Amino acid sequence: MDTFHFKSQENLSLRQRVMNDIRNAIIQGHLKPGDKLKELEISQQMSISRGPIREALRDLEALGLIVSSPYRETTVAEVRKEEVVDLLIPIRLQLELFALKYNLAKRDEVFFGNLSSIVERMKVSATNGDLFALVEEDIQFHEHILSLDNSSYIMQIWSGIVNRLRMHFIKNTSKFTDLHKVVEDHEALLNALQNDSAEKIEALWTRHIKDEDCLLCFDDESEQGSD
Amino acid sequence: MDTFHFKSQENLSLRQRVMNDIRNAIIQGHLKPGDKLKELEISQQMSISRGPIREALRDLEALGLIVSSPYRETTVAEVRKEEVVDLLIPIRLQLELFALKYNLAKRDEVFFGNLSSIVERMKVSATNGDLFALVEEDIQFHEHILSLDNSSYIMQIWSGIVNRLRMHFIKNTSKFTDLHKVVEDHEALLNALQNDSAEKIEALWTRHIKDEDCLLCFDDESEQGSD
DNA sequence: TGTCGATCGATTGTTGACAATCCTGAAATC
DNA sequence: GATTTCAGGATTGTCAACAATCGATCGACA
Repeated sequence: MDTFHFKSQENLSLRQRVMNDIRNAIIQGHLKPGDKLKELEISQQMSISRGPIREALRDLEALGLIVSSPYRETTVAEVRKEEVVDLLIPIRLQLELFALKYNLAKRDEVFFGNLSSIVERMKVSATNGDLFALVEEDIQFHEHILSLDNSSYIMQIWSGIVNRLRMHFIKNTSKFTDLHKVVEDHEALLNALQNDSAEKIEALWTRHIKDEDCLLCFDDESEQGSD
Repeated sequence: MDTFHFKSQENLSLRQRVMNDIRNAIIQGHLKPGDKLKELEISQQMSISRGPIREALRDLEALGLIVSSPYRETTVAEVRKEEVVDLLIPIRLQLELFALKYNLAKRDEVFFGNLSSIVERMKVSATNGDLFALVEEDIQFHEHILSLDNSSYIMQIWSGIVNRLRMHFIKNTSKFTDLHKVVEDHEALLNALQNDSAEKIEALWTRHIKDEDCLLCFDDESEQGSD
């Protein structure tokens, strides 16, 4: 069993720590779209100077989690549903298909073992009804696919997308109910990876991502912003 | 070491100016993949402090133009050809199809007029054999499509992609010869936008982007890295 | 002579102060 | 009473100094 513990922020740079903290606050819903982020306030809250905070804000801006303009306040970004459905998800699909296509040889036993243990944890989370944990494990599953390809640039694009997906998800948690289907889907993916042809995998993957992400993209009942 | 001097960006913040300067140096080939970027050196060269430079470097890192690790030197990023062909270009296609799909109503006369004038300039550049200008106009054409959708996030993804495409292009300029075909292609695109159905436009667009970007992605003769 | 470890210079990370800009709101004018 | 102007505070942008870390060089020791 392997555990991904990403704690020990002690040895990270301040910039990284600030960045993670704010990022978490956003994707966990403590900071909502439109909320203001003031450098001085954050710096006092964390007892550090404004320098690292400014750099962390640049990072977050690059991730698409916040927006800022010169000499004006910086705020948490909005996420549009159409953007998620018709842009982020197709791009996400491209990323994963790319990683699958070019790293066939790297799918070894260790790799499958890791995926398998992630799925096991998903089962536990689903049984416990722990939606948040399940989502994180879902993300880990797909991130593990991407990590096959040793490209920091791919992980960079992925970060931006997945964070925005999380932001969108935060708004729709209540309707996300069929937890066990998520687990079954990923079991099927894992099984296909081990047994099926590239074409079948690609087809299954495509269907899964459109399907799965639809779970995160319910029609939020009345949110019909006409523009 | 060659020195570059840039035009007046007087009203931009220093961070923006540094960012633009370095970005241009990279996509124009003055800085090549692997070259080191030292904060102190840049700050002395530009007669400013290291603060804005550090923030600009964060921006450039987010764009995928440079890479850095803590306390280590930061260098100009590498671009892999497979990444360009099988990832960046499909994503680019998704971006444009998205913008086209959701902004049908915004394609007014002004919009077509702008596209048309871009194409006119392309003709001039093609006739002059000015490859660099042609590429920039090509980019403007497609950027104009994306700007239909009023999303800063889309432009953000686009920036990262287009800069990396430019980096890749820099390596292959010599073989890029059929300038007038580029112009004709864009004329066809413009014509289709004005006259054809959404389906036909989508099909043409898809073909064009795969086609056009192939121009930028020649098999660089012997660069067969076996991995 | 080859390997290990300490020291030093180079580079990045962090800080607190100062400068530039924006926003608010009250006073002045019509 | 409504609009404009201009202070004052709040916030972001920039700077120069200091601290932490890395890499290379040089010397000690087997």
